[in-house]
Amino acid sequence: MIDDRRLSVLRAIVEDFVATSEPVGSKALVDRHRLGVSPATIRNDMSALEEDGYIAQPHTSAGRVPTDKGYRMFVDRLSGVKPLSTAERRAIHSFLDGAVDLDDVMSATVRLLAQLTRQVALVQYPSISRSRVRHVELVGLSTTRILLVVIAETGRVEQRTVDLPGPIADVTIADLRAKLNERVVGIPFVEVAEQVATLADSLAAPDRPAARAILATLLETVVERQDERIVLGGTANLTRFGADFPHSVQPVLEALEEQVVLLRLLGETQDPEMISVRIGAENPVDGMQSASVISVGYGPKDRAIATLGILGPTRMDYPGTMGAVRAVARYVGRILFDHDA
Amino acid sequence: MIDDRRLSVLRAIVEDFVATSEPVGSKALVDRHRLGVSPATIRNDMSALEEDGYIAQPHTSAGRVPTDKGYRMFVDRLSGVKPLSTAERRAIHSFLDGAVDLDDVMSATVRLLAQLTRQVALVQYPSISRSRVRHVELVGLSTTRILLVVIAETGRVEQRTVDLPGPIADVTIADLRAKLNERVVGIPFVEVAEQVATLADSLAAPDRPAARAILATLLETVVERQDERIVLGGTANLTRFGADFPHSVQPVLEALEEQVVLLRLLGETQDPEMISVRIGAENPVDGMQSASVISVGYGPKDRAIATLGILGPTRMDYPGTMGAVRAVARYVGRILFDHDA
DNA sequence: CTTGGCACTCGTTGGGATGGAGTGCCAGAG
DNA sequence: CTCTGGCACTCCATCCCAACGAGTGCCAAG
Repeated sequence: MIDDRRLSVLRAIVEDFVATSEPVGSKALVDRHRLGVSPATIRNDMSALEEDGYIAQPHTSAGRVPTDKGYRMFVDRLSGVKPLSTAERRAIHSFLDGAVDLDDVMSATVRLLAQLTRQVALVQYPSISRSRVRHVELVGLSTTRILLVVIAETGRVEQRTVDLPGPIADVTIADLRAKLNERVVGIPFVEVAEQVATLADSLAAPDRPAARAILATLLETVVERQDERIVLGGTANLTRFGADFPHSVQPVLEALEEQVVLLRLLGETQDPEMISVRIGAENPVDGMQSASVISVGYGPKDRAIATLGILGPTRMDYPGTMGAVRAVARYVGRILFDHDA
Repeated sequence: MIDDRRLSVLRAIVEDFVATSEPVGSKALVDRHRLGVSPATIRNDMSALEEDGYIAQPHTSAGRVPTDKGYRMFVDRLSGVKPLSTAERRAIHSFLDGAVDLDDVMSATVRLLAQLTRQVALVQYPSISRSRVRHVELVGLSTTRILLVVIAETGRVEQRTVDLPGPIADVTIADLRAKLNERVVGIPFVEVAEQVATLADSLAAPDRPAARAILATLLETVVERQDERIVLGGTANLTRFGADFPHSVQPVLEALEEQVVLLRLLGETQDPEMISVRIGAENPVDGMQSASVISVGYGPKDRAIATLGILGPTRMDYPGTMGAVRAVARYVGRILFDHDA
């Protein structure tokens, strides 16, 4: 049905259009690529490709432009993932090696991704619910208020104040802290609930309501709460592609300000070996018809506990960008876990 | 030298230009404002205002546009600070009252400011060095590694891992933690150094090197380190003003990605009663010649421990925006301190 | 000091005309 | 059956030019 040369033509069209941002015509194609046939032949192929929905022309008597379907075919069957240059590898190291804590790593990563891909970078903080407990701390602020600090193996810290139903003694706090840590340190957060279910009962009866309040807040912090946090960088890069967004970049920028949208764009956290590419209308967000998102999970070894990626116009350098995203994800995973654990 | 009517004319020019974004001519002025004189008279005044550098014309035979100096005069002498509408006050409450921790407050504030002013919002985290210690926590990760967690009265948490020169016992950690908190809780961070200077000596000799390493990291975290953190929001608003930035908004957006630039833009933290307005070239940052920054300090009572503000085109609604910035700063100060302390 | 009149400047807008890139189709060659 | 060169056609982009109009500066008179 769709033969080899046609696929080559499609690849050439995508490459040229990505490079020049102008609709590509049959003559320009044979000039820039050694296709070994005449423009007229190419025209027939283009006609067929258009018939099948891989390319389109903005108007009669203009060159062709890839459609979402065309890009999809390109990333699925026509291009690999381009490995990074040594300069780019060096950049990754120099950006990330100086980071002293999780916030540092996250913000360095987002800057790095933005600079490497020249697109908008999205980096999700390591999800708490997918990682393990490093430590839980209770700090008495007053007799009826406690500050609860939860530290994950990734170095992520969440804290919340708890208003107690009644006063609590310092020794009780210390006792609770000790028992709590004994049970939960090193276990995945998802198992915290079952581990602490009976904890309050092990205390003296008068202290149980306070303990229950604290434990309830702990579970809230870990599970129910947004837990998800995404940092964004390189939005300035979007403006370079103004022409690629028919309705201007403003609605896109606006959408990117909403955490919910960012979460939807990054999608479900998946296998670090799989690079997810969402092209144009494949994105589950309105107003992103001219944008593509490339994302990949990261974490210790091959377990993914969060996602990072980039967003750019559908007209982007997929092979190169995919390579950069994957390389950064791998390195961040190593920095956060292997190195530090 | 510069009489009353001329000032009225300047005010009218600024108001009209801000509203319409088009150079304003003498006829349009007398139509829209009841100045009681003829266009010809206005022309003479405009001529004088131009002579003095308050306004300029983009080209011969166009209307006048305020210069930086004109805006400066406008905010200094011609306009007050517009109080908020009740709807806006309600918005402040509904945005901020749900926040459960410092991160929540900061991100809600930045969204609120962006929405209220329809400009780019900048919010600096409460500076550690300007606030007080709530608690210091030490968590043993291994025999030679410790996680140091510093909690400020504002709820801000910083954490750092410390590599020790040699192994340390849990009881020593507990001892150090107790002594440390006894000395520093409740005091301003700037005084921490002197308070802990002799602390290591109070321990058994073998533990002193480890204690010194921990204390050194503590001081680093509190003082030397960036300490400063700024969140940014509403960048999409910049694109609405594309026409106000002669060289497009891209360099501006790029500049806003650098923390250092944001710090310079917000400037020294100042008295919460003073609203700082930096117009065009007054900004100490290259590429911001067409932008103005309105900022104000916030904190407990009238002590400022951080700054927040907005950035927009010089052609902005100064009175309204100043009102919004001040109102938000006051409310954030109250949320973080009065309410919670 | 203010005002109406007036000539002048100059950017903006709209209408054609032109050029060129690109296409589709077709007939002929391999 | 596929490829190729030729050819007519379409339509966007560009340029040019004229008309328009908003706005100015200047001046003489009130």
